[in-house]
Amino acid sequence: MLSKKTKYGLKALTFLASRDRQDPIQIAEIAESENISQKFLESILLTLRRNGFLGSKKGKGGGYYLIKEPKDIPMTAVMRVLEGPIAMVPCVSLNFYEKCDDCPDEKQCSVHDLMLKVRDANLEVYRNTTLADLIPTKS
Amino acid sequence: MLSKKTKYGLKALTFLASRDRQDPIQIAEIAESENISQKFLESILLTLRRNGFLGSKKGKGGGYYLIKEPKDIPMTAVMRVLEGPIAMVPCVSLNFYEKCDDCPDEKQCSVHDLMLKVRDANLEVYRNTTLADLIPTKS
DNA sequence: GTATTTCCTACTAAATCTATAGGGTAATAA
DNA sequence: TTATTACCCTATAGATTTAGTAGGAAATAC
Repeated sequence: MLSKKTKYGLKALTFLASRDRQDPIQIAEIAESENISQKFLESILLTLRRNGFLGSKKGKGGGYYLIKEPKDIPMTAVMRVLEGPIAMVPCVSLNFYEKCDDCPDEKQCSVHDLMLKVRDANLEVYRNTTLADLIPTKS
Repeated sequence: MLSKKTKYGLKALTFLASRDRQDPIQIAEIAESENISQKFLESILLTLRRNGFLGSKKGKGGGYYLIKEPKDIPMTAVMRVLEGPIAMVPCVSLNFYEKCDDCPDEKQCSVHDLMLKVRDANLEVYRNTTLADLIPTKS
């Protein structure tokens, strides 16, 4: 399952990306528009800022804004920050590799092979999708 | 993350499939060979039997055995039973569809589109993989 | 200086996961 | 008949994750 955190984070990023002008947007505005608990969204935006996706400005007229162009933000990066590893088991993770403690030999592990295929399929999608692709067409 | 339940279930199925003869195998033997808690495995095998993957025989010489040929058991079926829906959000699930309560219009939802792509990529893998493909080559 | 808004830490309530423990029942082989 | 083994149920419990909530500090615009 996709966590709410990831879902809300994606929605917030898309909301910011769909803006023409890139002046700061308040948390409250995003929260209301996307039906997200404001406090929860606050923590999500914070991690997005800490990970280099967003900039922020305090005080009146402050808020959050995108640092990069939407087309330069691949989903691989976003998903790893919000949802964690893309692989479903640590033993096939590119960025978070870890040996399974119940597996004597992962080359002989049937689950390993299957999950490798799944990881690659997911990576393919995330690598070929940027934030720009998430912006819904106005119609 | 892949649950242990699914992981163990896949390992048990592969273990049974890799046997030449299809006489019943005891829970204890599978558990020991695959490093799985016996009681936990018991419940997993039970759900696999209830869902038509395994047959069982009680009493001495009893145990579990595959009902179908490994090549006739697609991963889509196994994953749905063990892990649940393949989709990461209910609103793109084929078999477990449900509307998101925070989404006014899912056609305009950026997450929806992305998760649709992810679901399709995963389905592609699971549909083209059967239990027979999981059996490790002896080498 | 005041109002606004982000920043940051800590806390919590509920759910889920991964078992463990223990019981008894039913079928089967020898 | 006896031993074996699956079947089926309940209860418990620790760990982790999820989805928030609360409240104050710090920066900024005016």
